[in-house]
Amino acid sequence: MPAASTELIAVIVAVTGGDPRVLTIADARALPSGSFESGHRSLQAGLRSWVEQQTHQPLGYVEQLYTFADSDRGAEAAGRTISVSYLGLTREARVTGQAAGWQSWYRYFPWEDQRGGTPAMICAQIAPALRRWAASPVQQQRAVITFGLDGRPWNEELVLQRYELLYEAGLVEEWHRRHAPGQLPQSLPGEPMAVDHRRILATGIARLRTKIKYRPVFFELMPDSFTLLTLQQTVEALAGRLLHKQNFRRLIDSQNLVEETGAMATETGGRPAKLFRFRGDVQDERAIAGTKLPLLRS
Amino acid sequence: MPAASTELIAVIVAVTGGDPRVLTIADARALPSGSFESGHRSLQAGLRSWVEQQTHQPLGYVEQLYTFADSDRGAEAAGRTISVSYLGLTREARVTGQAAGWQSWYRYFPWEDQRGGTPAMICAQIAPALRRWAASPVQQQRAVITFGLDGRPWNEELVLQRYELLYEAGLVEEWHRRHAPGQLPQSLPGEPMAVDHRRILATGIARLRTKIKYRPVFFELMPDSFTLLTLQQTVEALAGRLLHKQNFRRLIDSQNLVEETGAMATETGGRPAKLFRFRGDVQDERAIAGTKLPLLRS
DNA sequence: CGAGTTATGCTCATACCCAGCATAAGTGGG
DNA sequence: CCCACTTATGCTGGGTATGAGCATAACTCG
Repeated sequence: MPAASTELIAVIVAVTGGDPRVLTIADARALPSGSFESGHRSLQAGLRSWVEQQTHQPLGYVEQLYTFADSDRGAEAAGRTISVSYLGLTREARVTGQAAGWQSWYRYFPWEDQRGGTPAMICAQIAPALRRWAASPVQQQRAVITFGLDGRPWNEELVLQRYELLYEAGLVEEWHRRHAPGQLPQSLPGEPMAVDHRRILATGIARLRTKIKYRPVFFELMPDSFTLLTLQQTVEALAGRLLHKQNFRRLIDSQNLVEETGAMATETGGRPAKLFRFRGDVQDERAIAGTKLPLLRS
Repeated sequence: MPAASTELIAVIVAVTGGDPRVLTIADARALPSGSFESGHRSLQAGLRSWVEQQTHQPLGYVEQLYTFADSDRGAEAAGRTISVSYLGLTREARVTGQAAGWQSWYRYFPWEDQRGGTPAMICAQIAPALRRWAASPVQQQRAVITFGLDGRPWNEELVLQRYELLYEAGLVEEWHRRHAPGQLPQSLPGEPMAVDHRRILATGIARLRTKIKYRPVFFELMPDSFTLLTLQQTVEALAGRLLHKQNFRRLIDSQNLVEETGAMATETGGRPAKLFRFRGDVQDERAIAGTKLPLLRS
């Protein structure tokens, strides 16, 4: 029975000032992580303990993301490493220790921020490089669909697919580290991270962008009271695209998720906005939602 | 750096004759499983190898389900076990070895089959027991919502929540094994499984019931050609509830997933039905779907 | 006071989903 | 051959959700 060490890796997300942030260590080069030890009551408890030890950031909601053990991860000499990754949501606090800090996640994935329209780098840099790389029509098609080229719609959920495509095409530094060490092209898109942390971050972003559509996860990201515009901007930061204001409001209040606090926000720059808070009692009822099959009554 | 052994556990699903089946070993008491070994190229490869070795059932689509390491799992003396579970879909083949076989999953979760209306056992057995157990209004509420009592709608996705509620209420044998060994009430609902395999199965069913609503997973479960009724019955088997026939058909062909083979099925008992096959070329296009945010054009 | 900014209410067309009606095309029994 | 029964398939009519915009209200700043 060969034993393997188990590693815990955290993608901790906050939204501050309209920017989606991820908690990092090692001068923005790595995600908080540590090994699963016998003192840990559970995987999740071990993860919380490592994050708090490395960054002193308190955690709220945490869910499991994915477990990796592929042999393309670091040294495989003395037993392999299993990596269990988690996604967590919080509000940003001051962090300390181990060169810890909060980074905009678009630093690692600049092409994912489509709030100001399609980033220039996609047309100028990524699309041409992908077309040069794509040998078969199938690969062409894959590039066109995942990046929404040729006028196709942008699908913000395909974060991981886009990263993997860039990886296979040799357009991220992580690929060169493994397959062509030494020679590194200048100006590859997005900052790299240690080992496969950037891939794990992509997995986390994708999960969050999917989840936000059917479950009100922004709960954990918002302060106690907020305006609807702030809430909208938080969602926009995560989704990487802009939303229709009036329809967003209708959506929110049709869900009955929030209630007015009675107070108003005055520093809006325009008409003062009502302040809202989340209704505490909605947790369970949420569970009832969700269906897309043509069900039958009886 | 404490090492732990890693275990792979498989929830392999097929649908045969309108029955959702799960692949088991040990005379229907356990799921196929084995330890992750250095010879395995990846977690998934290890899993496939164990399943084929233990049951000789060929596998198709496989995806990761969840990773467990909670200390409520078996012996925690000499190093802990990490369990990585997978969900797989196939067509049922003849299996052999290790007391392997296919079981209807409703054998383990009889309350989950609502195709013939709410099973009598819910009103007769489960609901009263839960009401007796529920101490606080919160617990009452939880029981009422997860089991759709008091006329509330049944949500077929809450498979895991229902199992966990029954567990906490001491209404499944697995709870008694851990917390009150020796004395076992008669007639607890559903057959038990080894260790926490029934919980893992619940996780798999829940995942499948969720997934079937936004991705055409039944691909792997169907023979090469089939009638629309057979397809509908397959979905009904998984969802545990009946669907509106005409609307189901409209849904299917609006998705452009299938095409007519030209042939007809004659043994329907009524008017002969057209036979269909899945269109092979639809894979990528699927990716574009899925959104529920009020997006903006520009 | 006017320009600029944000908040908020409402409308309208469209797409999609629920539920059922109606008809077609087989089977088996008298 | 006719009838009762079963399954297949087409279509309609009402509801609800969604996309896109118009219009107005209530502030700040110069």
